Amino acid sequence: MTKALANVLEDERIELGEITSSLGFLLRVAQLQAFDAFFTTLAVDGLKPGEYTALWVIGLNPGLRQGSIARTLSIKPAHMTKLVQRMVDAGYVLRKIPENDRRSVRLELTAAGHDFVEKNRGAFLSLHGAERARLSPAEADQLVALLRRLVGLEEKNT
Amino acid sequence: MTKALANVLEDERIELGEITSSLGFLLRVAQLQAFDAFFTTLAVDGLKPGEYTALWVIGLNPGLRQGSIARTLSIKPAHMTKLVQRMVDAGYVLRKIPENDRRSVRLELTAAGHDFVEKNRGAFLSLHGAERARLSPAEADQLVALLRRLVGLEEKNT
DNA sequence: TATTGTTATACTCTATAACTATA
DNA sequence: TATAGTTATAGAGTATAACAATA
Repeated sequence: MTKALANVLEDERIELGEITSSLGFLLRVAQLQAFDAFFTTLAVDGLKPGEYTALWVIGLNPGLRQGSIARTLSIKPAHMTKLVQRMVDAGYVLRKIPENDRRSVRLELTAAGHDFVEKNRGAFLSLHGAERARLSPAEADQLVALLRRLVGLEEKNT
Repeated sequence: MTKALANVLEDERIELGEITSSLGFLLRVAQLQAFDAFFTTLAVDGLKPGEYTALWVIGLNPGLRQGSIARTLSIKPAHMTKLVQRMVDAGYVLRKIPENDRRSVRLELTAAGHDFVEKNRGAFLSLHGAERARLSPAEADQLVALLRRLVGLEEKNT
């Protein structure tokens, strides 16, 4: 106990210097915390952030090619194949091979897939609440806006 | 070519909906981009973000216990062992077993380790430049400040 | 008994290339 | 030839538990 306390105290005295102003470092720490929050809140259904996001995007874009979704979410083709297999096995996703290009795979949600997305929608989006505990609502909105710009999701400041 | 172009066009039309306001999603995308920038800029020396950060912290806190550094950087003990082995093999880090507690390992940089950190310091920190291309300097500072607060590195707004 | 770090195992995500089937 | 997706393999990072040495 005393030793454990000593560790914590030592940890707190660790000097980090300028890396605490490094965007890369801050993004990593923030993402680790966000993932923790995700699993704490949603582990119930055994879904992973990337899987839930994929289902979400398939739901919004039914019939889209597997590769398009993979590129948009920065998922590598090899990984995407396995992810889709899991979603198909879970009964959430349907694979359709179009006649005009039988190399490609088009994805859509099953009824169960839609239910799943809908059921977890609130929890997934309300991660905001947990994640933003240390920020005021206005600051949180500002952070989201800045990240969207940083990432290229918005071309110009409105 | 025509097909490849078609893919890009299709990708751009993908609807993402409310996840683009999800902090978790934005943080993941931002971090992927930051890592890309890191490897584009620094791949020269074959260093990885986590390894460079560890060297940096060891340099600022010579003699610190391996476990303390691992906890501070959210590196799991098993992984930390391998990371330290690589750094020792590379000649950047020295392991010292203190007499008063021979279970623990205290780390410090070798001269080569210091040189390495110093040599890549600018490139590592100036990642900012590449990462922040889409933001003005003021906005970038604001983003860093908000992330620091989000992450708990700053208790109160100054 | 508890703690520090190591080893071993397994699983996820990533990286890469070889492969198939289409086009 | 090029493309879409798959398979196979290897690596990094993580999670977990069992372990040795020390306290």
